[in-house]
Amino acid sequence: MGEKSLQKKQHILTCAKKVFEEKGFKNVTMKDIVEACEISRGGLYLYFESTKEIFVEVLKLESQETDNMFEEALTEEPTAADILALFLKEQKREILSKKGLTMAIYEFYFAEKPPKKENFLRNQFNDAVRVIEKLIEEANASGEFLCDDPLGAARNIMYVLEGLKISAQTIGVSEATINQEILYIMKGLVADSE
Amino acid sequence: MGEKSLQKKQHILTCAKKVFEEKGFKNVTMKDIVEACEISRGGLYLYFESTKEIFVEVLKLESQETDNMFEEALTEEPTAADILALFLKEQKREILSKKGLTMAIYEFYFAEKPPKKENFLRNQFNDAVRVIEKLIEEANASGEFLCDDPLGAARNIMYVLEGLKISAQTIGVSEATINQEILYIMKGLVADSE
Amino acid sequence: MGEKSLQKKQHILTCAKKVFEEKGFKNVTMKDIVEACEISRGGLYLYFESTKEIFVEVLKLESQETDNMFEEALTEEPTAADILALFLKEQKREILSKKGLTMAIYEFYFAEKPPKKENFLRNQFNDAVRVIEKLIEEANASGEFLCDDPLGAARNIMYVLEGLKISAQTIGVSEATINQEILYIMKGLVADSE
Amino acid sequence: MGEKSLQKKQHILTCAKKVFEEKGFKNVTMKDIVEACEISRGGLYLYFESTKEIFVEVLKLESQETDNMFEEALTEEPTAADILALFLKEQKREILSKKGLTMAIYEFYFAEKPPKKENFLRNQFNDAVRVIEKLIEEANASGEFLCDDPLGAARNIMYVLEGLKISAQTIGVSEATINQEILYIMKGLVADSE
DNA sequence: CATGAATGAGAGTTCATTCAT
DNA sequence: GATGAATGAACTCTCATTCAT
Repeated sequence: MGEKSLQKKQHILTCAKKVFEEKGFKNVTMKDIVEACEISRGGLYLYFESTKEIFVEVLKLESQETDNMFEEALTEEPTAADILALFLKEQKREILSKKGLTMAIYEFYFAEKPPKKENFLRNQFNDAVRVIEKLIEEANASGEFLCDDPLGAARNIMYVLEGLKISAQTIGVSEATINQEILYIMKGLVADSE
Repeated sequence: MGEKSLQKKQHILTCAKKVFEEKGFKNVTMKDIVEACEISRGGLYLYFESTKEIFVEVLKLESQETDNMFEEALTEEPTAADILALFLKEQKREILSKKGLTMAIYEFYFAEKPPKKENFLRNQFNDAVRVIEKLIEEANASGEFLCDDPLGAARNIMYVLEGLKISAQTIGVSEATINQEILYIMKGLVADSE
Repeated sequence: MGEKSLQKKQHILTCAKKVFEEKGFKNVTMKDIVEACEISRGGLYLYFESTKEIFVEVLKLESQETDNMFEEALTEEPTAADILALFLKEQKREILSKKGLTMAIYEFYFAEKPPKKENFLRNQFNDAVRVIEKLIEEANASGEFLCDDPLGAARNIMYVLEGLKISAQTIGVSEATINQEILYIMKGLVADSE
Repeated sequence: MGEKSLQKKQHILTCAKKVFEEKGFKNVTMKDIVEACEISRGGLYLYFESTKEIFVEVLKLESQETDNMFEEALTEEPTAADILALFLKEQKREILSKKGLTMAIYEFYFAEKPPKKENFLRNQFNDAVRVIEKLIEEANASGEFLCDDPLGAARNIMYVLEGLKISAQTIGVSEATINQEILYIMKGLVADSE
């Protein structure tokens, strides 16, 4: 598959992503993607065998982009607390955005249960926990935070974020609600129990 | 609709519930339910128009049963902390149970966005927040807890639970993980920050 | 499946048979049969799952009809030689008929290799060999024939008939050719080698 | 068309033949052949328009090879009976061989009914009849055989062989069965009826 | 009320065939 | 000549939904 093909594959993924954002995962048919890409019915099958396969590729692309975004944002030398704030802000944006892959991702994982090692979402979650733990430790060291259980706090943060994410899709959450929750979390970080 | 009809409706809902537990929401077809109920294809349409309608009824039934269960469990006079513990234990069971409506409920809310007032899940969530808030306040009063933001804590608890619930469906959570999270929460309740 | 359904099944098989006679086995699609029966696309699937299944049923029906035909023709008391002549005449008719299942049957067996025991065609062949053997023996007894290897002759007859049948489909055979072959066979039966 | 082109055509036919042996005629798609030849999709169309056209060429090639084989085997001076025996042995091999064009050939003639003059199979059949007739006459002359209807016998032999060939594809024939049939035929040749 | 046969729309998938490069 | 991406027609199969009985 040559360079041209790669471009087309990109094109398909870009269009498909929009479809997944619009309709989730399960509702999306090969036909939907064909129509979104303005290619032929058979043409799509030259590149992908199923919506599942396409979605996995979309996810990979997405995570690359997220990584890039972070790297760009962190070229200057921020404090640990700055980074955490940036992370939370980004999460807030994601939670509030109507158009996003969140729902599709959840639906995908409902339908497909990949083994733990290959579970993309799981790895992302665990990575995030580790990073947050590190950040809290650094912030503790610099005196910004005062938290005696960085790992527990990191996990708590991630589960709250997950809770907000899913709640945004089901019962709806306002920006105010998210701010409240973030504030509650931060309070727990700066002034530890004793 | 006569008594017989009501019985039949019950029967359909009972069978349908099993199907939803097994297959989620989106994967369930009218055909699936017809087969599970051992009813005629046309017969089902006499009572329900769509899987959506059936699912809403299943949900109502389910919440009644949950309420009943709570009432039974609380006939004796427990302390506020006892009640909270019972609630968390029940949540833990639900999070860990393979067969349950959790996935179906999420899928349903992905597909249907009812207006806030009619959003069943939302009301349940808010009710739970209020009850937990009350319980924390009572436990504060009795000296069991020491928490200066009962509402914030209640909300935090609920979002963590939501986070655990959805994580159980996507990335998997062990019992140990849930215990950790509950412990982390309780720690925050008994020894307040200052 | 009630009586009505059986009638419909019959109807489908009758129409399907015509299609198989027309187009053989492999060329026939479910769509072809649907159109021939003037039923709906989905309707056919209520009764049959595949062209293969339909064809097997058509074959069963066909063999019943053949049996019935023979029984009718043999109500009077014919001599063994008469019966054999009738059989050969029937075979001749079948070989010459443009519209028949012959081609479809061959194509079916090319595509499906049933285990020996369930091989319908094989059983038919072996039955025919046995019957012809019996007939020759009887005709020997009555002095009509003079054949010292009835089983060998029976097999030879059947293979020649198979050869004529397949040749009719590939290289074409005239009535004269068939007559020639039958005559050759009969000559071998009445005046034995020594 | 240059020499290179001829080579390529040869290459295609060689690969295609394997495919036809494997899958018969109807099941073979242009795609199958493209893949077997490791040629480009469009490339195949430069040489051949359809599987049908390819198959016809494969057949021509095949018959040339068969002819060559015979010539080689008959360089010494064998008796007529020897030649007939060789022919029957070769036929036996062909009937028993799992991998061969037999099925494909039949399928091809089911699908295509060439006019008599161009009917390759028909010409082959008639040639064979004539040759066998000649051989029998020679063997009669030399006293090896005693057969008063060489043409009838030749035709009978050919139809039996056809019958065995098709039976091998449908109901299965063992080597013993073929031997029996050949023996039966030979018996008819050496000791004539009277 | 209840049945289940019937309908037809629509999704998935495969390939012969074309055509720009 | 040669390539292989692209097209679109055709086929299989499944269901929501209707309707005569």
